[in-house]
Amino acid sequence: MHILVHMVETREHALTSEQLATFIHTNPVVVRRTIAGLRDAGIVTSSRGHGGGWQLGRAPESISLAEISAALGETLLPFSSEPESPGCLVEQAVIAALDDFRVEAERLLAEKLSHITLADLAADFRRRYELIGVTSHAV
Amino acid sequence: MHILVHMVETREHALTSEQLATFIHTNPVVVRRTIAGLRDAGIVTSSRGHGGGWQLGRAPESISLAEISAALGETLLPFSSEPESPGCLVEQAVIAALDDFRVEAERLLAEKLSHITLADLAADFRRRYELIGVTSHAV
DNA sequence: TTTCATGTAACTTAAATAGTTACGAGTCTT
DNA sequence: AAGACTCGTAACTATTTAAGTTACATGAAA
Repeated sequence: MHILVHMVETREHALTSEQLATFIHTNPVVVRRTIAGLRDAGIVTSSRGHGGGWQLGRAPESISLAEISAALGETLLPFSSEPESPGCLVEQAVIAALDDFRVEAERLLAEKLSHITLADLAADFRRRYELIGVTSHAV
Repeated sequence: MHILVHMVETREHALTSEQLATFIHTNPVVVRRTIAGLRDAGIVTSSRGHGGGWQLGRAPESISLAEISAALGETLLPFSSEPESPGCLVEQAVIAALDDFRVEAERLLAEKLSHITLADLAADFRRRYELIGVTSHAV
C-alpha cells in the first residue's frame, strides 16, 4: 500500500524497483517479487530499460483494496482449516462450523475492502500533507 | 477447538496432555503450552497428579469463540501496521486509513465470534455423530 | 513412598519469509 | 552499434518464527 500511494503521487513518471525499495527499506528484488502479482492483475505496469520502472496501470479510483489483496494472494483471515486427524468426527464438526464462520467473515471483509480505493488512501495522504503544511506555517 | 470439543464430550473426567496431544497428533508439552492461556482465562482447569489432567472450567454454553480466541492471544486479522519509515507522510496516511478498517473489522469479527459458543460446536458434533450412526444402520 | 501429571525452562529442529547475488532479456540514449 | 539502465527470475543464504523435544521440579493421589 505504501508503495502504491507513492505511485499515485508520482503518476507522471515511472518509479524504479530501487526507488520503491528505498521507501520501504528493503531490496529491489523483493519489491519486484512482491508486486509481480499487481502487474499480472493490471493494477500496475512495468517497463524495462532506460526510464523504465513501475506505474499505476489505471485510475486509482478504480483500484480497490479488495482487488489489491486478491492480486497479492493475501488471505483475509489468519487461519485455514486443514484436517489433522482425517476421520475424527469431532474435528470434522469443528472444521465445518468454523468454515461457515470463515466464509461469511471473508465475504464481509472483502465487501468492506472493495469500498476503499487507492484514491481514497491518496486523498487521505493529501489531506494530511496539507494539514502539516498549515501547521508548519502557523508555527 | 478440536481439543475443547473433546473436553465437552468427556466432561465427567479429566483428559491428560498426552491424550489431548494424541487427538491432534502433537506433543504433550506443546498442548500444555498452547492451552495455558485457556487455563489463565478460566476456560479450562488443570490438575496434577494421579487422575489429573484437563477439564472445562465452566459450562460450554458460556464459552464463546471470541473469548477462546482472546485467551489464546490470537489475532483476528493477519496483518498489523507498524511503521517502517517513521516520518514518511505517505506511510502515516496508509497506516491511519488501514487502521480504521482494521479496528472495525476486528470489532465485527469479534462480534460474530462472540455469538458462537463451545456448546454450539459440540451440538454440531452430536448432530453429525447421530447422522452417521443412522446412515451406518441404513447401510 | 511410589506413581502419575502438570509447569516451565532450555534446547533442537523445521518451516516460512526475507534478503542477496547473478545474469538474461528488453529498451532507451548517444 | 554500443553502452547504460531496468525488469524478470532462478538459485542461494540468512533470518525469524513456530513446533517439537528433553529434562526436571512441583504437586497430588494411591
